[in-house]
Amino acid sequence: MADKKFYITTPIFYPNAKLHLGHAYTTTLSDILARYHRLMGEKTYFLTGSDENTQKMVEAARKEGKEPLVFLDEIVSKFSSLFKELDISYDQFIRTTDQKAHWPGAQKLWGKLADSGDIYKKGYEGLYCVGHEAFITEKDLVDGKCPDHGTVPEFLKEENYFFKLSKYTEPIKAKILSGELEICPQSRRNEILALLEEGLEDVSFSRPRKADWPQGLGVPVPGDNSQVMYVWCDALANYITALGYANEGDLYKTFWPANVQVLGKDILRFHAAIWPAMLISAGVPLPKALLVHGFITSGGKKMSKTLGNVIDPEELLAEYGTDAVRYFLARHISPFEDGDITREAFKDAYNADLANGLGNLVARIMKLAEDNLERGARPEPEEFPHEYTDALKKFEVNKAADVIWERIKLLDQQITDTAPFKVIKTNPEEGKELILALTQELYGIGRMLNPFMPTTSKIIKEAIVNNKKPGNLFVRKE
RNA sequence: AGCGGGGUGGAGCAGUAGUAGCUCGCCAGGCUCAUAACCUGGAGGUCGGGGGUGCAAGUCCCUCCCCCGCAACCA
Repeated sequence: MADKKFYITTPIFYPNAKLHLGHAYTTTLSDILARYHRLMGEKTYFLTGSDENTQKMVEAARKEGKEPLVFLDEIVSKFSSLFKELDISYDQFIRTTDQKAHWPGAQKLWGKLADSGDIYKKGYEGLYCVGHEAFITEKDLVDGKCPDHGTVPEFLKEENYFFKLSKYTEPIKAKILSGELEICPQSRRNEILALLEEGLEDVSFSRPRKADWPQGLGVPVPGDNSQVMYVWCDALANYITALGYANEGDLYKTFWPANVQVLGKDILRFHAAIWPAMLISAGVPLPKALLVHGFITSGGKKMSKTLGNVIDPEELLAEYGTDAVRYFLARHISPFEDGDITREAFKDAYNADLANGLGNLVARIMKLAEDNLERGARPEPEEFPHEYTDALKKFEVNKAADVIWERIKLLDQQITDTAPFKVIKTNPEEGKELILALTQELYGIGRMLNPFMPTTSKIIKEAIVNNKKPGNLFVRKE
């Protein structure tokens, strides 16, 4: 058990705008799993990062009249401040412009693919949409413009390197069917199998280096400086380059293959098709599991600026605090399907579950303890309930949280049923025993809360040990 | 056109054949340790429509309607 390892990754995020609630969800979900495995004594490594070699970032920067690399640093520092506010315990933040940490590994991976005969050069001409960073077909155009971006595409003639993805349709299918590559939930697994049934097409793997790109942006294709890697070999590679794939050092040897790679449903295809194909081609083991979550909607609709239903994570954090936001994301959003959030629903959950539920329970038990016990309890560590650990093993963080809140309800009932506040007046010894038992149960809740609400967990456990009622944990909101 | 997800008491959800559950809200009672909290009880659903299979169907089959998403280089 002690030498078990756990490697978990989030996707790397696009730095062309600040992060939204969806990113906060991916990251919080991953963090809960990472903290859980640390709690279980496993050697854990948690990677997140940013996907920086993108045209969109360059455009976003120029729109604001900023130097791309300066703009990039600003945005990425906002990423880390959001992660800090969410109490994300990542071990490493990989940036794909990092020429020491990322580039050598990406280039090594490219080399392996080339060695396997899976990289070839092909001319391509067509209409290129800058917004898509891709070629689009004439029939997609509306009034000669890209319907998504409203811009006129340019006619481009390029030579690119391609990756023989088509070759890997069957091998990937076999890995998924054998369970070597697990895809959670089942519905996503089915989806990707259906896609594989249709067969995969080769994908373009490079772009000619743009004259206006700043130095330091874009990983050069080995042996051809006129080309930079396109997103696949660049971005997806981060999961291994961050561990030092370039020289296959200790970190890499210890942690790869990943135990779980967390991602949103929009990038399933890339992670379940292109990424495994690259790894097979390079002779690198596949991640054990992909955890594919849904989107967060608001009022049943995809959040969008035009609908005006966007809820910013910063806004919730400012009003309710870190652990409350983590709580909502963990318990009220499913790790497998789309989840919904509204300000109203958040407030209701906050009041019911945190203020009236957890917060009030801590207050009533700790008041009894502080007033009647001579000293704090010294609870012995005990096993976690199976329903809790089983749920977390299956990535069902919401179910695991349910287990905690079932206990909270039970404890509230227990206080009413055993009435220690009454017993203490007539039979002090028995009253104290009842109260001590309550603090021990509460301590168990504190321990289970650790992955979900790290600060709250700590406050509760310390309160019990020190026999001191803490201030209100969650103030009721009207 | 296709693919995927979904339509269950006021709201949000669980429930893949055998007396319809949970949370929030609402009503009544209890308690007084607690953050006007907590506990108990109650009202409220012909489980989107129609047809079928079964002794028995939210639960299986067919069909129709409605909502949401995806549709390969877009977190």
